[in-house]
Amino acid sequence: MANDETRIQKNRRAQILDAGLEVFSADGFRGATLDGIARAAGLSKPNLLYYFPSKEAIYRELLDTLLDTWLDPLRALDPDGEPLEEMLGYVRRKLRLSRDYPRESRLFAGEILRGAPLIETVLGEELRHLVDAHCAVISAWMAAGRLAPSDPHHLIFSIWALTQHYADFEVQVAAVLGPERDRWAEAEAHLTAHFRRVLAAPSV
Amino acid sequence: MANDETRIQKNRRAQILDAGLEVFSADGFRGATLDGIARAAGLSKPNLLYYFPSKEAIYRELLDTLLDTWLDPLRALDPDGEPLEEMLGYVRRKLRLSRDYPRESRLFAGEILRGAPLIETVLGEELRHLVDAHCAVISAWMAAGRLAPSDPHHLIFSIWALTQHYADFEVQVAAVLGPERDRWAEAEAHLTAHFRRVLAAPSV
DNA sequence: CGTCTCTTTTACCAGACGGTCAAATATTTG
DNA sequence: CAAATATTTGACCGTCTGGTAAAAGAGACG
Repeated sequence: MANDETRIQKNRRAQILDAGLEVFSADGFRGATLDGIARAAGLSKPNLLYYFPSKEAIYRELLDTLLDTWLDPLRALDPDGEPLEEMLGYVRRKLRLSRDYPRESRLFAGEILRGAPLIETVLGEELRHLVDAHCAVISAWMAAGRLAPSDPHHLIFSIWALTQHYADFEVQVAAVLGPERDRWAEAEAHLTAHFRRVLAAPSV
Repeated sequence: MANDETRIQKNRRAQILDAGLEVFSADGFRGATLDGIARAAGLSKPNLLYYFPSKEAIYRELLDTLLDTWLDPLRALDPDGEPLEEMLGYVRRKLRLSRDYPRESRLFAGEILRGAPLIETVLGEELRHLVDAHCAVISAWMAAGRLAPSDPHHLIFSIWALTQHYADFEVQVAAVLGPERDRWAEAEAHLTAHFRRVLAAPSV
């Protein structure tokens, strides 16, 4: 029932969300304009507002769906796996997320930079609980001597910071490395070796 | 001659730059308004424009002075010092810069996030040469077996990413850690241990 | 005191921006 | 086909914003 219409609407909405992601990630919420998003989506501004009630509504929907996919790599941590490989796998998945979805990464970074006015509660509730849960797993691994001991929270921060850096600060990385080098391949090799050294249990 | 007037002007200009830093770092260039900066500076908007020709002029001056102080810790690397302590000292200086000047850190991060439209050339020239020079020093240390071998460029990226993360993503760090924990003290301890493990040469 | 310069304010402008409205045009449905 | 509905558009509005013009203070100096 009314499925054809729904499909048309879904297409348009997806089209608008993609345009919004493009513009919001490049210019930030305040820097982005409805005209710019409409142009990127190939629609007129009033037409765009026929599908979304406001500029903020587009932004909010982008943020909401983003948060889910953004935390997937962390959720994929397997408490029953081999600790070192699990952690290195997490690093690799997170880095590839930055490589394949740099717009999402920058959108998120911009929101946090501005003080996360729209997702403060999400950070303090959902994110915090999720991180705490996985920190418990990591702590257990460390206590069992299967990972080098350190503060699990700050360990996770270091993974976030290092992987997102390559997306969020891409122009800086590119400027310093020059155009010839393969940033992402080098990053994956470097981060793998880096975290292997940080995480590997001292003995055995 | 005319030094009194100059002193008054310098005070006003400093006042405006501080207000600009406050507002620009919180809202980004496009999000900041002249009225907001004027209010933060305790001046009227036309009075503000008596000292600076435009909004962009304030932003540019902030960026220029920022870049200098931001690279000071790197310049302080001593090629004749003890490698591990030199690198750990760099990490500590950089982290304290993030702690003591979070507004500057966020201003810079925002500019890079938006593609660094105003400082692209600086990144590709000055910054790149400075980094290359210090990478040569680090490479020499590694070749001499005094530091664990890795890619010096990515090693520097990792220091930047980890230290700036605590300033640029402060709301996220605070939300995850909760209000009681001393973020900065923990960060310094964690990063010191972290990089000691990454950098320490394997044998003796 | 009067003049000259430096500083500050009041009033204002032109353009951009988020959003609305009513009419026009497709599209579906009976 | 016609009626009903969904979609698109052009014209428009109030507000915000960067910036300007001109005149009113405020000291400095003779």
